Amino acid sequence: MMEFPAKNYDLAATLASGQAFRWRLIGHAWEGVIGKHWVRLRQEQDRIIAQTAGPAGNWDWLPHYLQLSIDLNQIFATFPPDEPMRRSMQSCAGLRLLRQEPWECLASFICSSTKQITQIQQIVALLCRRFGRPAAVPDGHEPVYSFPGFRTLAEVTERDLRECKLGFRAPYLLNSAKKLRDGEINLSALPRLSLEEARARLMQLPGVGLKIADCVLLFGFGFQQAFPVDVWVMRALRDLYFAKRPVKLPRLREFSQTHFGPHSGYAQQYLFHYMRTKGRKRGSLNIDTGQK
DNA sequence: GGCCAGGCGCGTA
DNA sequence: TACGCGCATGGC
Repeated sequence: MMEFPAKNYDLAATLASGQAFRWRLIGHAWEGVIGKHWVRLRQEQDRIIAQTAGPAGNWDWLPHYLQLSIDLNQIFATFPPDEPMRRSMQSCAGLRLLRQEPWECLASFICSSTKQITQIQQIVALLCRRFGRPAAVPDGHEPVYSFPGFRTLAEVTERDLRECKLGFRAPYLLNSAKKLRDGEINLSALPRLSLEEARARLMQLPGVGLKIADCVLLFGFGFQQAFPVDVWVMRALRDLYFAKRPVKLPRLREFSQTHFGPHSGYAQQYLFHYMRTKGRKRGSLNIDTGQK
């Protein structure tokens, strides 16, 4: 058990905002797996209480994953002072970008194309149950598994992956895992590259286009100006900045690169969350809480 | 029951 | 360069 100060942090919005797919709300606590650690998180005012079942080591992995030391106000100060951003920030103040393990993030988003978030959660759960390693859990808790590494997945068959509901994405994930295993792409080299170079590397992987590459760059590597544009963000830009005119995707991408400043990826996540939750009652988000 | 989902790759003009 | 289409599967 460990406590971390967490001012201006909305744990629920952060874990349920479609960045990561392994979190479930059980009662008032969020349960998930970070690396090899099963962990239960609970927020109480300005702190987050964390519990593991096995040895937690020095705990450094948790504040890093949750990005606890980020000063949100400094980031907000760089956002354009317009009405859409104001409304988005108001809808989920305290939403953070996580810092996920790059391969897990990449593999999860390869599974994400034309899938709803609940289905991505199911696919990821199946992959972990079938190919991951068991993590230490409390007595009597159902078993939980780590996310399988690319060396493990490179050895499975397309059929194995289709049984995990990957559908046409199965060969994408399999062949991406093989390319990493064979050293054709080295994820650990990406942080030293520019955004454009790192993006180009990722897009050499099958099933990874501009959108998925930007998700990985933002959620797995922390490139602050990666700006993934999916259908929700496209709607946000069209509705909020272009008066619902039928603006084409390349024009929206160009706008996103110039309008939102040095932390545009953060702005993107606020717009995404705002579009997906507005009009819904608070607490009725069976869309992405992971609740069964 | 039809539309849509945190898209991508490929063929065609 | 710019469309248009097929691809699996399941939520709503």
